[in-house]
This record gives sequence, C-alpha cells and structure tokens, in this order.
Amino acid sequence: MTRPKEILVPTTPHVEGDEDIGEINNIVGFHIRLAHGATYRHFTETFSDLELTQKQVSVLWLVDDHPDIAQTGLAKRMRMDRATTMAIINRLQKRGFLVRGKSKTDGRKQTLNLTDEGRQALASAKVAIQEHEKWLQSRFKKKEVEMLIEMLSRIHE
Amino acid sequence: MTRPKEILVPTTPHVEGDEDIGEINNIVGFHIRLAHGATYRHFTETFSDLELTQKQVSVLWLVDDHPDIAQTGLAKRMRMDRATTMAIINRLQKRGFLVRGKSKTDGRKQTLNLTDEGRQALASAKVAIQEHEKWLQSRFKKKEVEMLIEMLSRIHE
DNA sequence: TATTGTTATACTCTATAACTATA
DNA sequence: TATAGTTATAGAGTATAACAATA
Repeated sequence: MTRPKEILVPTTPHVEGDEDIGEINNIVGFHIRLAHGATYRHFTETFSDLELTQKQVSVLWLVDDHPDIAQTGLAKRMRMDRATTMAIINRLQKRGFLVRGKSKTDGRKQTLNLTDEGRQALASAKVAIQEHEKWLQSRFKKKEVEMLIEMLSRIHE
Repeated sequence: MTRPKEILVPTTPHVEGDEDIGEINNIVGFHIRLAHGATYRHFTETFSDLELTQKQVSVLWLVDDHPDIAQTGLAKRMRMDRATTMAIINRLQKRGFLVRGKSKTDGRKQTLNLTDEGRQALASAKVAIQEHEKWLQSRFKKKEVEMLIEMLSRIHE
C-alpha cells in the first residue's frame, strides 16, 4: 500500500507525519449518508398511508412534468440505471398509476404517462411532500435552503 | 383532502390561488437523494476492489474509534435500527473483520472490537475514502465544506 | 454499431415482529 | 417493565449481464 501524497482538507489539525485522514465526522460522505437516512425515514413515516416511496413519487412527478417521456429520459433525470428504472416503473404500472405507450418517432422507445389514478396519487403525494419538506426546511433560513440545494446540485450534476 | 394552510418557502413565484408546491427541483429532499445516489455510486466504484460498502466502512471506523462499543451504541451513532445493525455486523464478522465479546458490566450487552484483519481493512478503506472524499470535496471551497457538513448535521442530528 | 427496453439474478439496506436473556 | 441481542421475514433500491428489437 503506497502512502498517499496529498491529503485534502484535513479539517482537524495534523501532527507532522500523521497519515490518518482524521475523524469520521469530517467526512462529507458520512454526513450525506446520515442526512439521507434521516430524510428517508421521515419520508417513510409521512408516506405510510400513501404507500409510496421517494423514488416512486419522484417518478410520478417527473412523468407528470414530462408527458411521453421515455424510460431512458427518466433514468437520466433520476440518475438511475435502466434496469433500476424498469423495476420502479413496473411497480407503478402494476398499481395502475402509469401506462406504457409506443413512441411514434422511435420504435425502440416507449412513452410513459400517468393515469387518472396516478395523477390523483401524485396530488396526494404533493400534499405529503409539502409536510415532509416543512420538516426538512424548518432547520434552515430561506437563503440557506437555496445554498444547500445549490451545493447538493454540484454533487449530483 | 384539505387544502394546506401554509406553503413554506416557495422559491418559485406563485400565482394567486396556486396550490401547487412548485417544481421538483426546489424540493430539498429530491436533491439529498440525488446527491446521496451520486456519492453512493462513486463510493462503490472506488471500493470495488476492497468489496466494502459505505455502511461497512463506517462501522469499522466507529468500532475502531470506540473499542468495546455495544451494538446499540453503534446503532445510535449510525442512526440505524437494531436489526439493521445486526445484519451489517454479521457480514463483517463472517469476513473476520470484527469479533463479538461479552460486556463485563452488563450481561445483556456485547462488546465489538476489530480484529487485526479488520484494522488492516480499515486502513485500506481510509486510503480509498481519501480518494473518494477528494472527488466529493473538489466541488467546494474549504469554507463551503464546513458549511455543507454543518447543514447536513442539522438534518440528521 | 449503438440505443432502448426487457428479463434474470444477486446483494445491500431497511424495517417490523416476535422471541430470549438480562437489568 | 425496559433494554440488548437475535432471528425470520419482506420490500425496495441498486447493479450486472445477456438478449431482442430498432436506429
């Protein structure tokens, strides 16, 4: 194992010759995971009646915003694999929330659209999302929310 | 379905009487999930040789920092369920990275400690984490990293 | 050749419920 | 009663690989 040449942003003071990368609390990835976990749990509680997951709501929302979107288009926006996208689409289709169609311009592609039931589910979901976001955003000032979104975007864009 | 009374932080201009909560891109939770996904994927690539997940590394790290820690102590620090913690511990034990012992002060509790193999795995993991964090933190100035961690902490604490 | 959708497969994370042992 | 660990179970997300149809 070769010794790393560069140690980036050691937010804790380092003793000369110290090759430790510091405390786990200074690891950004650690906090992203914890924050995601906390958000996930609160979301699940908020949505226990609706029985919709974060992913499923996001997909419904995006399909509603982009009628006739193809699965690959969805996959790109969600930063997901094709196979992963399929799994989620299948579940939503089974519950009658969306329908697959055939693209007129490209025989390989399919179109995705919400059913009336899907639109209704999305409307309920948006009410719950609002509550969920209130829980989340209550920790921040308006400016901070913008900053947080901007910083997170730098990671996933 | 009752109409929500309060609409918190609508970062897009709202038409009078508009009950829509806005664009999905203004939802903090959406960005947390995307950022987590991106981080997760990069982590997985970085750790493909070591065959360790984020959770597993975090557990190794925390056990190393807190010798004789009990599973519930670990669960608290990781914001995890007892059963979820068990599953992860079991995998790490099977690979010989940590050992369970008996607490001398409380018969119900067990102690967790790394084996030499576990310490070696952690050392390798920390090198990879460094690379991973470099990828992550390269998007930010040092001050921004601190801010991001502080804001994420408000969510999971 | 590349893209899109599909299927099969497998692993991790997550949570709930019920059980045992100990405090 | 409450806490700690355990086991069984189940669902969701993630990814890889291989295949068919189309561009």
